[in-house]
Amino acid sequence: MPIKKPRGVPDILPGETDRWQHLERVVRELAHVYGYQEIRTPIFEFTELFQRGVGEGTDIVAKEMYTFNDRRGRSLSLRPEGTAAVVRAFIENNMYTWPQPVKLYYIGPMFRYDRPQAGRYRQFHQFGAEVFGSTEPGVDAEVIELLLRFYKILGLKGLSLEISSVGCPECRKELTDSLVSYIRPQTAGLCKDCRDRVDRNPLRLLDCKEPGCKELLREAPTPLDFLCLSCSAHFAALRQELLALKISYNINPHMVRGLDYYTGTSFEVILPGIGAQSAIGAGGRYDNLVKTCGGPPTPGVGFAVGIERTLLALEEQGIEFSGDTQPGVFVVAVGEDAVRHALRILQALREAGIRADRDHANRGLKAQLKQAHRRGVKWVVIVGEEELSRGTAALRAMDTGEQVEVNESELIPRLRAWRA
RNA sequence: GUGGAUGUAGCUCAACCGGUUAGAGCGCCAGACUGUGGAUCUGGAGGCUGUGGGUUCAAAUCCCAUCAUCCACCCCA
Repeated sequence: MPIKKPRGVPDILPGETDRWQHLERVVRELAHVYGYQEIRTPIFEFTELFQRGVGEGTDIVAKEMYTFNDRRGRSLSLRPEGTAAVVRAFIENNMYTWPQPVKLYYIGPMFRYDRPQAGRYRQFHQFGAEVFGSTEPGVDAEVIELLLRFYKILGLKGLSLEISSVGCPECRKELTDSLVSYIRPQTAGLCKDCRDRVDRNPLRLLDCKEPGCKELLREAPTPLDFLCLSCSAHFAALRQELLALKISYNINPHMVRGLDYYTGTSFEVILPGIGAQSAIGAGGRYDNLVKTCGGPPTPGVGFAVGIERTLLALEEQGIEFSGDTQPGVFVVAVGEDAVRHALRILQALREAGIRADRDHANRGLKAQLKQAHRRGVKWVVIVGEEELSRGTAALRAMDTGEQVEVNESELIPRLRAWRA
């Protein structure tokens, strides 16, 4: 029995990887344009980091982590998200002594033990950006602008930006009480999940999809109703900044974040049409996280983009990338001497940076040409006994079938000229 | 973790009510065409019907379990 891959961890095959590489190029180029530097953190950390950072009570930590002990019995976990690790690295490498703010981005795999479905996998990839050391609403706006610019460059259409503020811990205390006492008399009308939520996680009531619950909660108190003076001023300033940047948005008071570390600004980019999962990017402010993780009090704001979801959306919208990683030239040779000689030609082409390959199966001329055709190459260099004796090679254009005999010394210049 | 659908050749799918040797198209390899790809024709390889049990004279077909995939819930990117 051949060994199969574990559940929910797709192979990304040649052809698809072209799309990935394109997206990764966009990410890097864009991040650098906005002044962000790449950070690479390990894909596993001490479990405690996520327990403290993401929050012990969150579903992600409580039931979705890949956790294991190492040989000395220390508990490690595959990272379920990116921010906690970046925060850890920020503290551990004394980045609070760097010129502030520190602007970082990352791209890489994350792991969550979830049931897979459309747009959700056990190993998935995120691109994220984080800014440390500034509470300026302008920074929140910049991060949002970067996020939206990313989708725009890729050519995605029909997305909407939803923003809100979940407030600081002080704002939230009153909110929870108020929400619970608002809904308590009406619990009978809620769906069974929501009846659970009332005690377990009341904020979740706000974003239930059930029409009945939505109706009951329409007038319910939201985080926005309980913002303290400074949170409220910050949110107002953010809206001003977005206005100045001509970024349109919806205020969604019912937006709830699943990670404990969020404070104040929170936002989501929504795109229908990729299955039940419609959030393709989300983020917010986390002004207490650095301190929670043992660093000096340092504000932060950032986002994460789901790469698979973004690729899914691109596919859904019929947006293709031209992946050009295939050889453009195929070297064909018949006869023992010619084959030996052709190997040197192939080597020279490759040294010149021309993507070139050859038949590796000892096929006849005809079959080699067939291979070349199937591989989709543009040019075939043919060397047989005749060409060998004349010091030439036949150069054949596969699209038109035109073929010319050229001196070997001309081969590389001509291929270069044609390629351009 | 919960619920639903589905697993037959590399891919897309057939195979009646359980009944002989599980078929087709595409793809792959080769030949027709011993120095020329795509078109056409011909041939070939390729299957323990996801896996393990059970029922039956007989299982791709019915039952159970398990694994995987897809979809949805929970949750999230």
